[in-house]
Amino acid sequence: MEVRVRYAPSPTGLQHIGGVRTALFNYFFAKSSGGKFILRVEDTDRERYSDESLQDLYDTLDWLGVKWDEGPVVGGPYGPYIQSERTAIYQEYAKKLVDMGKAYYCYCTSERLERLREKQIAEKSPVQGYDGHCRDLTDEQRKELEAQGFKPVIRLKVPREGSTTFHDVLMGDITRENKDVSPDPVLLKSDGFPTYHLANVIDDHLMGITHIMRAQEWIPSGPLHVLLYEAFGWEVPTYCHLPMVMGSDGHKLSKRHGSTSVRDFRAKGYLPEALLNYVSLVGWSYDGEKEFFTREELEKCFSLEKINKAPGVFDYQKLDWFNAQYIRQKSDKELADLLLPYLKAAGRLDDKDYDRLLAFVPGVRDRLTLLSDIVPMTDFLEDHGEPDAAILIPKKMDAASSLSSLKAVYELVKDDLAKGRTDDELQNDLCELAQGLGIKNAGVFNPLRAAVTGLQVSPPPFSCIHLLGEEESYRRIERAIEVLEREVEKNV
RNA sequence: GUCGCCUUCGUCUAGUGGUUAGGACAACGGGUUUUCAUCCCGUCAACGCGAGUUCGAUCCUCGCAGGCGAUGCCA
Repeated sequence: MEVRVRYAPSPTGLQHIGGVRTALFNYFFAKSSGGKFILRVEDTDRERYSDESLQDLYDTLDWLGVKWDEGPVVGGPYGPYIQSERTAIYQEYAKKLVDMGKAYYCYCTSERLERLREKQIAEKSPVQGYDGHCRDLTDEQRKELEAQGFKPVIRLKVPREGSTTFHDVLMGDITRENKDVSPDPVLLKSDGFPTYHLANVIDDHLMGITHIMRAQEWIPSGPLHVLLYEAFGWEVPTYCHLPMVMGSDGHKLSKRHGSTSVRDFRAKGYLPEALLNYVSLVGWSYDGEKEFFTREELEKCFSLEKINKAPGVFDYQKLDWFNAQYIRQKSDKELADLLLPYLKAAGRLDDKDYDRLLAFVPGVRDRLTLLSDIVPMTDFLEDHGEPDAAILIPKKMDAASSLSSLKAVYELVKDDLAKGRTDDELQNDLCELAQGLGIKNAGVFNPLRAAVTGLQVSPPPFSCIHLLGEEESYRRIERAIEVLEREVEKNV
């Protein structure tokens, strides 16, 4: 039988790490077993729904390179794939359940429910939840309530005896006494929309879903869903509850732990391949040794058996490490393309500066963790005026020796660049110069760095010259030479 | 409260009835180096606790503790 799995998010907020992990595991499982990955939008909560969230869902999956075989936009044989377009289906099935005596209309107001809840908490009642007030209403009572204008919901009649068991690929059999299953949960809300439980079960059945992979927070509603499948007389799919993703304090990952939305990560300059790689490794492993995986590899080697049962803490530092690793794998051009938008946004560069950026990239590649790190690394582009003599003079050198070093360096750099020498050749020449002058390499490189950038910490000086342009660089070097000359005179 | 799930270095994890319990991130130390990084080398560091089964348990069983989750006209 063909594997059919789905990712069924609710567009009530930005896509976050936990959701993406679930999406990825579903997607990889589908691909690795030659099945189908279905996207379904569970927008039944009209209060919290937003168009922005829906767009964010599409953007996120696109960015990660995850393509759905069936779902919104692409369509498919079991559409529509957006639940708000399927309300008639849910209403029909809910009605069917009522007709079969497996569900009933409930007219309780939310005020009564609220009071009930407060009372149960105050009395520390062992049973919590709906008390079945409307479970056995007669037709007359119902008619009267309707006449009074009460809008009913439909509740599932959960058996009060017996127990329900479902099988989970990871967890094994999970059994729950029916009396402990959520008491008579609402299936159809008074606004005519289904609740998650109803819509989810109906759609998974109608769409031929074979495996339900979702976070472990859903385990408690497993028996409820099974009860629903049984009420309809449908086959129960295979369950696989995924370990949760936690923050460093052991609680469910949330904003207070740092960024959680993919949009944030993306804006900061995380690469999709890094995020995808790292996220795939929380709750899953291949052999404990290999840890670099492309999306294509995961599409082949992902397997349910290697999913971990225990919840995992999301490690921001390790994500950073992965990101740095992936940045280093980029070619000059790829990286320049990725970096340019950040520089443009910061007002540092323009499209016309692309070639200079390209020449700058090799000098910063190993220094980047996030793409956005490029901005502080180009601080030197802004001219901060005449540099202090102090930063032009390396340790264990004085103004005079720094001056002669910088002068010699200047001549050499100008000469080499005019001849079109590479950075490597330039570097060799400068090292030889240092030897000739009888000083350490720092004695030639640091005055140059300080002269060009006005800073003591910067990317390699040649890279900076490339980005700054020779004309501006030489202007700054000449200015620095003047500063040192004055300093020497002062000391005489 | 009730019900359920989980438990190997700080973190992600591998692993087995007999192993020096392996890898990665982090941390720490050293080396290379023109700053900052990178890179290289090394160090530290784990089987939650208590019984039982067994010649032998990290691994099997039971109990306990701790953690997390659910208990909504949210998903």
